[in-house]
Amino acid sequence: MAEKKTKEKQPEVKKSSLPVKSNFSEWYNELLLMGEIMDVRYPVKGLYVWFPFGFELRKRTYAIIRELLDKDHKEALFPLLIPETEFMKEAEHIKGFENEVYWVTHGGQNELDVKLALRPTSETAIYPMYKVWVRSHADLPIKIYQIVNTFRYETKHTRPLIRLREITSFKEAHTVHATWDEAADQVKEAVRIYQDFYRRLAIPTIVSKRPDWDKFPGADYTMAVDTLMPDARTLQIGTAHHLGNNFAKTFDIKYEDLNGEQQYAHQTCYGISERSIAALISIHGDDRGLVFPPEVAPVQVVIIPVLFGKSDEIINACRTVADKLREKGLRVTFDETDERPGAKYYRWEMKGVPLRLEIGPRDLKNNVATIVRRDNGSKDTGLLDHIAEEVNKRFELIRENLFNKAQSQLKERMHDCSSLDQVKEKISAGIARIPWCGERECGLAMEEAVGAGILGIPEGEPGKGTGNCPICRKETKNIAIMAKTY
RNA sequence: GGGGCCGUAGGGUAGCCUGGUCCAUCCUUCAUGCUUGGGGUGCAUGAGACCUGAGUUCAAAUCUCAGCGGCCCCA
Repeated sequence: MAEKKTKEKQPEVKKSSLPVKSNFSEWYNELLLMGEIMDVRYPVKGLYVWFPFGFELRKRTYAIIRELLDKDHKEALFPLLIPETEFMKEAEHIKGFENEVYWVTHGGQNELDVKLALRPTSETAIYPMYKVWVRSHADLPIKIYQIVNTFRYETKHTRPLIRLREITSFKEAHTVHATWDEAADQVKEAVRIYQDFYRRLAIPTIVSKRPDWDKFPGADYTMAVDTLMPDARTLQIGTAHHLGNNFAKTFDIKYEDLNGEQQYAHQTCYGISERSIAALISIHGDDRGLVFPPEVAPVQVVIIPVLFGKSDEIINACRTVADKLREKGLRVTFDETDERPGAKYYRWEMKGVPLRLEIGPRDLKNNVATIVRRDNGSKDTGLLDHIAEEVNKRFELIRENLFNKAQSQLKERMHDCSSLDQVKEKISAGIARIPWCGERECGLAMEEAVGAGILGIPEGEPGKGTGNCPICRKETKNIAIMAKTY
């Protein structure tokens, strides 16, 4: 007895340990591997491998983007390689990217006459074609998107899904319109689509207009969608740019208007990348591993049999339930492996499966399954006769709970500040709100003083208030948000 | 842009300071068999590693340099 007690005092040894989420950086890296999202061991800096499980998550997530865009966009595909002659046309654009472009300089042993850039983004691949395609006002608007890989020679710290040398999943849309105002409406529409998208992923966002010095190279202005990561840094997870007629002028994209006059077109572009998945994983995940909203979960329901001795009855009941759920279009795994139930619980919790059904002798006697929610751990039972309804009902609750939890966490970590010292203090805990007159000089001085970026003046409530600009002391109704950024 | 730390089986580690004891420790994982089964079952047997290159040395996981890769902090 005494012996046993000393044994129990030993600290519980975790089998395979995921670092706690409060240690975000390690947690994130380890989770990508243990959750089989990405293999970070590829031997080139900044390049990573999608595991099949992660790739399925990507597929389900991007299916939502496609669904939202396909309502009035067309999907197309442009080449990866861009000739230097096209790439170099737009001066500001080049300046923004020249230090991070990969160049193809050789074909076999021969040096190329015209070097080819691996697209860092596709404006200069697409717009030479738009010049050819756009002739008349009747051709407009054009709304095209593609989902492709892009390359950027990042020299700073690369991170899987967040800062990559090969962005594998860049969804970029490029639209052409007759007027500046129409293009501005399209930017609004793009932001609306992105908010719908992130709402479906249960990710709360903040939309703001980027300060002038932080806009897309070559754009009139940039709208950005940000979210807040667990380590109190913000992640830019979507942007929409109003390109005015800047690119139209350099690429000579013109249309003939109703009066027979040649006019430069107005353009927008907007993008989302696998950062959306970084946000999904980081915001919902917990100390036990991944947590997914049912809509994108690669496995939505796992069924675990609890066996004692002869077990045919239970196995058959599990199979019946699995079939029933699959008939309703649900993604179900029946875990028949020869492990103990407990081991299976841990495994599938790591993989983020929204619902676990346990079926054992006790359940079968009552004609129920024990149902456990991944998002909050709650455990109850549901009648086997109505199992699909029981599952769907809980999916709805999970969806809501994930969003509400994330939303309130975001709110809690937005701090109202009235001085730069206060901003400095609060910024390690989240996002700081501070009055800003909107002047470039003041903004840059604020960034300098705090050592963090101004994201912009957010749309809606967070951007409203009154106070004095901390630099020029002018009274203003604009509230800017500042944060450490990825 | 600046600084620091690190690289040993699939994952996590001991050994490195003070070179030889190392055909490299322990946990996990994986394979096979039995056992077990409502929160990581137990036993047996087996598999698997010193980042790459150069240098110092009789001798390098261990010391030096370079490359590649990873992590952290500051601007």
